[in-house]
Amino acid sequence: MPSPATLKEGMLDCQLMDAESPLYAIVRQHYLFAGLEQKDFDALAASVTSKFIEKGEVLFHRGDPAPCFYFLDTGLIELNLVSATGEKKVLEVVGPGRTFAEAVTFMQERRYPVSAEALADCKLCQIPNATYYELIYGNPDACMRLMSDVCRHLHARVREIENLTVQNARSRLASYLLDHVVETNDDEATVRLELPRHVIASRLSIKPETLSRLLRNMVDEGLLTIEDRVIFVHSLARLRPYD
Amino acid sequence: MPSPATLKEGMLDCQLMDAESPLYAIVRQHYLFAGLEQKDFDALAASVTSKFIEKGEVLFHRGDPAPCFYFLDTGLIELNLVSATGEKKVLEVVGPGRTFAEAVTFMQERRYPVSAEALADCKLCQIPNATYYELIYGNPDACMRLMSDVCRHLHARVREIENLTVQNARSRLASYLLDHVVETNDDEATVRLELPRHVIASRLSIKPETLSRLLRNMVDEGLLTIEDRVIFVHSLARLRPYD
DNA sequence: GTTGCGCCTTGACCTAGGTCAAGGCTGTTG
DNA sequence: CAACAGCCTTGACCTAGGTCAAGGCGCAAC
Repeated sequence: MPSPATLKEGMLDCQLMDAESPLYAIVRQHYLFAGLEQKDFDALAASVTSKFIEKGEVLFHRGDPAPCFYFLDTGLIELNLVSATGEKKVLEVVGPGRTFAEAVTFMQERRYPVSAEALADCKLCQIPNATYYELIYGNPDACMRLMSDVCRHLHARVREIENLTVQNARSRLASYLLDHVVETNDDEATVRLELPRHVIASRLSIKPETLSRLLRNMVDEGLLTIEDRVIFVHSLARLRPYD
Repeated sequence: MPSPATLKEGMLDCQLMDAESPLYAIVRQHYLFAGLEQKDFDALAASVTSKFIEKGEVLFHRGDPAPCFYFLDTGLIELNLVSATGEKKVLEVVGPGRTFAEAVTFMQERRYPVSAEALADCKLCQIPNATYYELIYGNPDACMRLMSDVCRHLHARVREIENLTVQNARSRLASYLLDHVVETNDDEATVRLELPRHVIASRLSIKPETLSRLLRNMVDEGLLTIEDRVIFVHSLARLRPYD
């Protein structure tokens, strides 16, 4: 059993992923691994290590050498960009059951192109790039899955650029709300904000003050009602035009 | 010989790419095809068609079904996004010898995520996605090349998002100038603008008026001298901090 | 309890960059 | 050559969204 001190510093890199572990089954099902032969997956599992980090810790900085990519078991990871002047832009927030930084495996220089920070205490699996590369090399199905995964990311980035350039802040917020609907009922809907407001603001490339004001405008217009982190949309039809 | 009318409407889709054609050798060398076996490449070449389009014509619109991707032999292609309100954003300008839209091959829905418009008369090769997919499926080297190609694109998009969010217009212009230096001499450099100003403006996500003003500011500050499409940078050191 | 700290909101003000309108220059068409 | 169309520049003005500063609220530590 690791000491709490070790845990606290996020240095715990213990080997995990034997076939007994519940994690084994979870990772096995992930689409990036589902295409692997059993023996290949077992070879990979043998070199996977787990890692715990606490809320607020940085998992890696952009530009760091990238020996592995990650599977997030529990917690929340923010992928962000930080400018020279300290300006931060949240690119994406990754939740449990998802992988991230897998594209790094194929970059000329194996360095992380973004930084990753824990928004909550996290349990992760570290998957060595080199091992993964070896295994999918020669496995066409796995290759094609990965390819479509990376292309999906690419497409998401193109859409992000579109949002940033041809939409304004209000439209971006409307899109965000529509993307986070948890329940619809005819023209009404409930949205649950799973992230602190300032993270959402950065995700939308606006300042927290602006987010606050935009939400208030929408409330004033009768479009929304807000109760802490839950937002009731009174008319999807009126919100959608901005999307 | 096709009639001029046929050419004008960009409908000429003749089969090309026999081993005699000079194009054959050019395409063969492209890194996306260099990894293919000779017989595979020949199979691909047999299904490649060529296409001519005139300046101003749209090759495809975003959302169109995407049966093929392209190799640009001569001319210039602009990849752009257009909003519902007609706002246009130039994502990238592709020159001769490059492919584009290859990532579409692996997208769930095979549709173009951007539009493509000719900035000059163009000669293109159309490469059928399905055929290409078949050939690289089972060719690990080709797969890995393509993978790194797509990852490079992904990285470029991330950098674009960074420019748009953490840099201002002046910095983006400075970066653009530094990226287009054709000749350096110590701390001085010559930049050649290969594109019309309004295209550059859109590429930088600013209005032509703003581009004009920013350039004038830089001239007023003694940073640059402008002679039509050629720009002399008097101090790279003073320009670089913005990058 | 109270002190302090994150986080969010609000108001007052500012500014980068957009909009609108008016030329100017160049190249093409008849 | 005149007329026109694109493209670029310039000036005057406007506005979306940022900045700064002042609280308010909830909650953990003492």
